[in-house]
Amino acid sequence: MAKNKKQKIISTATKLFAAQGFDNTTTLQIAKETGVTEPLLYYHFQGKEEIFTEIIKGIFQEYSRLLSGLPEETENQFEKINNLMRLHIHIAENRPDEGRLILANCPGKLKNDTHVCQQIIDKQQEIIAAYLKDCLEKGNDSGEFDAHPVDHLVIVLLCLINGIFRKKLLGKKEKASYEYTAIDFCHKALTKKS
Amino acid sequence: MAKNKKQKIISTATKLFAAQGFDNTTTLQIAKETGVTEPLLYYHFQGKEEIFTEIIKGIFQEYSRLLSGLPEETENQFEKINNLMRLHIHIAENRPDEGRLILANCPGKLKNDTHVCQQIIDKQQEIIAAYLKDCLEKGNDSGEFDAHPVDHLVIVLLCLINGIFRKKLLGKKEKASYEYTAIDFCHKALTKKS
Amino acid sequence: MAKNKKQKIISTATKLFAAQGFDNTTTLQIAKETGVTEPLLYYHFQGKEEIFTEIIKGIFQEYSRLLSGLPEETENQFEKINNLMRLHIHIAENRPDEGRLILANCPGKLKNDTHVCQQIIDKQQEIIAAYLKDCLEKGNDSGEFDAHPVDHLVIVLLCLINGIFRKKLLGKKEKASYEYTAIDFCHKALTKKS
Amino acid sequence: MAKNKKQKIISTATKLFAAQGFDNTTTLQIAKETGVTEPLLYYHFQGKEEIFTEIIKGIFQEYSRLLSGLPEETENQFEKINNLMRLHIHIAENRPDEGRLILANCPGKLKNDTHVCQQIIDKQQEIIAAYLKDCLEKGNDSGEFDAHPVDHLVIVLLCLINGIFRKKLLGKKEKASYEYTAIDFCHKALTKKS
DNA sequence: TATGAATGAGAATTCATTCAT
DNA sequence: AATGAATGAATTCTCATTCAT
Repeated sequence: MAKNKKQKIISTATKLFAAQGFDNTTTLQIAKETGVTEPLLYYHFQGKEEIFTEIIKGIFQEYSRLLSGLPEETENQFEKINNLMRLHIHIAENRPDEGRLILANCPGKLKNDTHVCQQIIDKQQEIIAAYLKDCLEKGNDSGEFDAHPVDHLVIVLLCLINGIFRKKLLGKKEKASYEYTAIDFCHKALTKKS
Repeated sequence: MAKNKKQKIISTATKLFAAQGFDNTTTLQIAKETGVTEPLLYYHFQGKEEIFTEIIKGIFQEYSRLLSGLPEETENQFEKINNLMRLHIHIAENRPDEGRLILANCPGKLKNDTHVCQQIIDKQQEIIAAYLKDCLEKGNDSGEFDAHPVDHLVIVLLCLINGIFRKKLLGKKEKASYEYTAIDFCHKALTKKS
Repeated sequence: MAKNKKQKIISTATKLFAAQGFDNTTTLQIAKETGVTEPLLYYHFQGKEEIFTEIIKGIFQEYSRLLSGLPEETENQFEKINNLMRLHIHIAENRPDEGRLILANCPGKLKNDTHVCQQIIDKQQEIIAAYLKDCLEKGNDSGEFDAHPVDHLVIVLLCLINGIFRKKLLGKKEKASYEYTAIDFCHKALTKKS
Repeated sequence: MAKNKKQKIISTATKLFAAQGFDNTTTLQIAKETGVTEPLLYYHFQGKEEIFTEIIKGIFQEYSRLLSGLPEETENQFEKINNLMRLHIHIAENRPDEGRLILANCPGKLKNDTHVCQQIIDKQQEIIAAYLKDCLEKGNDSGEFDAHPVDHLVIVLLCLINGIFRKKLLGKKEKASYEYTAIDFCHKALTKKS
């Protein structure tokens, strides 16, 4: 019953932080909506900030797990980029609360670079960047791509992935499936004109 | 001197909202940093929220002005898309405070769709979407592009532009000029393989 | 009316801190008893601790004033010691709140030596010690005293003065005038047996 | 092991109350530092206050034991006063925690006279007063002292003893041995000039 | 004996806002 | 146009204490 309540608190807080933002969510609200009293929050966590931090950590742990689950061997390099984009689309569709929580709160916490939030996001972006860089370099070498300025392209792809992720989470419900157009878009941009 | 002070307040508040977020900026801080007292804020504005609203309105007014200043007649359609992207790059570089203010606060205000912030952003996105749609359709018709699913592509381009805008404003100082790679990227993806 | 309220707060807080101790006095109590609201305390002071600090500073400012008002020229050295003792008796009788505030709170604040309270008390004790040392040395030289171990005697006198000060402030209402016996006691102990 | 733990709690609490004061010591801190959990405190004691009370009782029980161990028969009356003063010096040196606990907390608890703390201290002071009164009267009768106003002198000596006790426990580490100067000081003040 | 989990009652502090001038 | 003083309503957090086991 202990882990139970702690987990419930995390889950309630995630929903609230995602919907209202960290600053607009009160500890009282979290407690009430979880069905516990405020002091219990402080029994399980050091404070409001720690609840947030634990959520963030949990989210990125899961995210890392998914990333490392992507197939290492693929027919070609674009397949890997495809996989990465689909993974993000999948996350946006299946974990909207977690996604929104990040989008809604992390830029607001950007004032201090040392905030866990920023640190974790930075690390994550680096991992994806490395993943993309590897694809692009191999694809260039093999002649699959004619994508020369690798470092720049990595950032461009990152921007596109982030942009789509935001759109799916924050945008009006768009006529879906534009995401797959985005993948085609990349494919066309990257692969050699034959 | 009246307009003077009101303008000073707006300018200070913009900087603070951009750097710390709306919720983490106090009226006292705005007043002190402007060099006035709190009641004066209430003389010029109805309240904190109104200061924010006026800033947003100002930003989008200027933004609209810039948008409508884009050349209507260009050699080809991609030129127009190119112009749109460059405009956003330009804004990110020259109006960082305004840009950050939007990015840092608006998604957090997404709880109620009726918020001015959300409304204005939505309208703006629609305008750009229309702009892009027009380009793509004309480009498709003329054979410049072989980009068929216009509606989807509009969103993809929007996502990319937003993604780059964010990156420039919130990301670490990247080795610049990836933005131009992004433009090439689009060019390759949109125009016919010849 | 501003200084007015601030002064009232100080005076109420002094009474309460003296009677109940710092920790057992709430800001709400101070506010209510002063006839203002809690936030006003925070308008005039940085916090509860600062109220305390200002009180302490005020007390010792006044105390210093009294000390420096003691006559420099006296018939003999014991007269000066007499004056010092009488001054403390006088303070205990006329400024009971201030006295009790110090006695009741300062040792409790002794955990950190850097607390204003401790610093100020230390400085004050040094001043009196210097005063006494001067008396004793001069009295020894002139043959008025046969009080040889000056440094030790200074401490002994300090202890006695402090002890009497405490007794008067914290003790049951004793049959008064034992204080003057204390002065005689010192006189006998210090001056030469003739 | 039961008595064991209870004793450990008392000993930890004594140290904490002495160093930080009653109000600034939390039950959680006592529990943690003892190596037990909070509910165990409530198994052994009725509450935080009772822990304090038991400590106080223990201290004064020991103190009474020491007092009653003082030799009844001495060569002269000053010897007894000497013994009393040395006893306090000894306690201050060997039981600093207990001493500090009293000094740091009891005056703060002075708000209600009915507090155990105050009661016990009062009783104790009476016992010493009686002890001193007996000495002084006998010494006066025998011609050892020419100290006439016995009741007043009792208080004066009490003040001095208390003052020295405080100094030793709360003061900066002074060049020791001023305490023995204090004893001489009393001797000179009390005994007849010959 | 002993504990993990939970809470009621309050504490200090903050903040947008207003009033009197 | 401008301010010093003041406040209502919250907000985060603490702490002694208890319950169920």
